[in-house]
Amino acid sequence: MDKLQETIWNNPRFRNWVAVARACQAVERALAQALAPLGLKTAHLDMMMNIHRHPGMSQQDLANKLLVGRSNITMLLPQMETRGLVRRTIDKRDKRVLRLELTDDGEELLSKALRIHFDLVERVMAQSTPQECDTVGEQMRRIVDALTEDQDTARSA
Amino acid sequence: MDKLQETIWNNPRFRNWVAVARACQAVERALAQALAPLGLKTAHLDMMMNIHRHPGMSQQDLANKLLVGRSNITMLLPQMETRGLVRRTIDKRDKRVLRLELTDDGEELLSKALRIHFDLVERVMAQSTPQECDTVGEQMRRIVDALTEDQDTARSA
DNA sequence: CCATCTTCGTTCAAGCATGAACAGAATAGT
DNA sequence: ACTATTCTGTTCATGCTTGAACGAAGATGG
Repeated sequence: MDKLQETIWNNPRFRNWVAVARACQAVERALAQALAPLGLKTAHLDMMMNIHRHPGMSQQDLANKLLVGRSNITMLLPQMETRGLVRRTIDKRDKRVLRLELTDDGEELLSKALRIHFDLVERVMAQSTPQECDTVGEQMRRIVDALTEDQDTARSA
Repeated sequence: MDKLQETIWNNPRFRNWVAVARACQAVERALAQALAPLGLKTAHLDMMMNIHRHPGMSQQDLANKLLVGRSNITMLLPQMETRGLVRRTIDKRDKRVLRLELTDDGEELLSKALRIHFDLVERVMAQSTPQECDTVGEQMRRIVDALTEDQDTARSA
């Protein structure tokens, strides 16, 4: 039994993935701290980034992109709407869906937040050569593809 | 202003880090689902993994390792103690600290959970060659080092 | 010995995330 | 036209996470 555990801890793939997870967590925490002065959480930034890149998307689309539940969006969006960062308008063709856009204030705040996020990522990625960095990106995209395929096949089964 | 955003989105380092974050999130979610049959959350597994590797550690040590607040440990540990997975004993030299160990049941459940975790990581890391995998691990460890250095200097300032 | 400061774990209130259950709108099949 | 099904966003109860405030135990320095 303990032999299994030793096998696992000594496995390079396992140790390396643990390192990835730890790095992610560390960066996430650093980002949360850096974003605090703007009154933003990382979840809000993720939402604004996606709305900026896909204006007019529905809340369902946003939930899928962020890999979170629909209710999560419902809980967070009204705050941002009240703050005047996001606008939600009912689609005339399909009265169920709400189309999402950033207001001008939202775009402006997003710019400031993106600058902070960008600087942090620059500092983090400066630990690697550009080539290493690209290789990592490709590996991670393959991983996401593999996992979402699994999810799809599981759903269709 | 929009020029800044385009600059950021087209920046390879930024895009690549976003991929890392997304992959982490996807794996975390997959692990949570795979662990559900055992009645474990990923947070519980992380705690058990650390207690297994560092028996006798204090709750403060555990919180530092996991990069979470001390109160988080206080909230979760009693559940696992009630379930008979963890044992907490008061240190005789310093009556403030609680020494943590896994019970036999805890070790056994950890083995099952680790097997699940291991299989998932195998599937994920199979997307990369062993060499790519090692390179990623080293990059991520450098990142963690860089960020924790920042944190330490900020604390001492 | 005593005052002060630090460290450890706990408590509490607040915010966030999740899944189940729900109402309304659209769609399909008959 | 009508029923059943599916899809959208919402509500609600539950659990996780966090930070501040706290009491107890040690360490420090006179």
